[in-house]
Amino acid sequence: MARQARHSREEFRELALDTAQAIVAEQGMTALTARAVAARMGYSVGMLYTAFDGIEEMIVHMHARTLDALYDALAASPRSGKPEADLQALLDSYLAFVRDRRAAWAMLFTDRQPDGAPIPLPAWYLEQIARVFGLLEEILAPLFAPGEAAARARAARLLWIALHGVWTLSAGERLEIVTPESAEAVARHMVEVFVKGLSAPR
Amino acid sequence: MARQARHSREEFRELALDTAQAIVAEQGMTALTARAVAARMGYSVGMLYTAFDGIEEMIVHMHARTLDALYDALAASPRSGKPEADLQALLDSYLAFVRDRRAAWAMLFTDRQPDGAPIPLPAWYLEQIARVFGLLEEILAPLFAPGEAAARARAARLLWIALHGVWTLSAGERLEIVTPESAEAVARHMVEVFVKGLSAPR
DNA sequence: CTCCGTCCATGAACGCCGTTCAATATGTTT
DNA sequence: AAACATATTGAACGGCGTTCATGGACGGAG
Repeated sequence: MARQARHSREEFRELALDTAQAIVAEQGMTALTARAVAARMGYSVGMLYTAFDGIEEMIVHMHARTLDALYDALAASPRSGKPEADLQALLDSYLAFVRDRRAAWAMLFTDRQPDGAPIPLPAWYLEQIARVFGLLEEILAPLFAPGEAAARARAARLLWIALHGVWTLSAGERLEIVTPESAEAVARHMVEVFVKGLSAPR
Repeated sequence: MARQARHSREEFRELALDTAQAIVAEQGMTALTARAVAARMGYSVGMLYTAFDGIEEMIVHMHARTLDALYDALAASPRSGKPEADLQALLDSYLAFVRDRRAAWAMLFTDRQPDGAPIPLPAWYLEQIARVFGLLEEILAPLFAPGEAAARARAARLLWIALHGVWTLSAGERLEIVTPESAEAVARHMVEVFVKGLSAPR
């Protein structure tokens, strides 16, 4: 009844995401343009718009892949039950992940359109993020009484935000403005102070 | 010997910065374009390139203005000598500042060109940042013995980095992904945990 | 008062970008 | 073979930062 597609819609999307990731890994995120992706895929630019609502939507799906890989890397981190040790191990996993996929990871936190009408993030995306926090919460659990789930969740998020400060400065090559220490050292120090702060009597 | 300029080079730069700030305050940072600034100034776009090396250089000078105003706001914050109280007061000043100049402040942490050849920040700009750290160090001083200047400096930077995590997420409108709390609440919580962590016995 | 040299100022042009959509190519069905 | 349906194209649009040949207005010389 009609012409046959070279790739199904789903195949096309996956191919586009593969291609986009390759471009980002090789040439950085500023090289990621609709035309570049299309050309490398061997399609015309117009096709991208039949598979995605726009470049922003495509990027959200790239983020999804990054978050999936991040979750897997973090979940594989060893556990001893001691918060301080487990946090440091988690940190090592995180740092290794960031080192390997620096550009993709940096994209997660780099807005292309910081203004205007911000695309509402899909529920499944928020779910992925929550899952990563879950790991942190588990590790922090021994520091809290069973009834303190809310405080635990709050602490996990707070620590994550603090570490996010390290990551962003490091990614933007601005950390050296603030401190001569390495991102790793700062992150470890951050966890130390945090665990002490959370363990302190109230 | 030659035609008279409507504005001196320095006047022109100041006028451009005023205009750029007005645009950002009224329409957000995505509305800040060379053409928009030139049109609103009553000049053509080409003139901007006689006064600035490019839009990025102009933005660094906008940052400088923001940092100056920030320093003034923070320096005026009241002091009691008690670190926790003074930090919270400093935070309140910071938060008030951010509320008033949200768009300009968000620009500080929003890279336009996160890749490519990152413009080396001028020394005077780094100096402005260091000055803000100085304020934090002063406030943290009571938590440290006189001989612990290095630890104090390290702690000040660590706290600043942690708060930077809050700022950047908030600026990118991503904080709500992490937590339902306001940036203000998170920042306060951050300071609390930090002061406890720094005060804890070693 | 005229003319000229100087320099301010312009804005079209370039090569990008994201996005759209009429036109076309190519396969399937009749 | 003809008709059809749709996958795919790529020129076009408006906007971006940036450049630079051109024009025009002023100060001074004759």
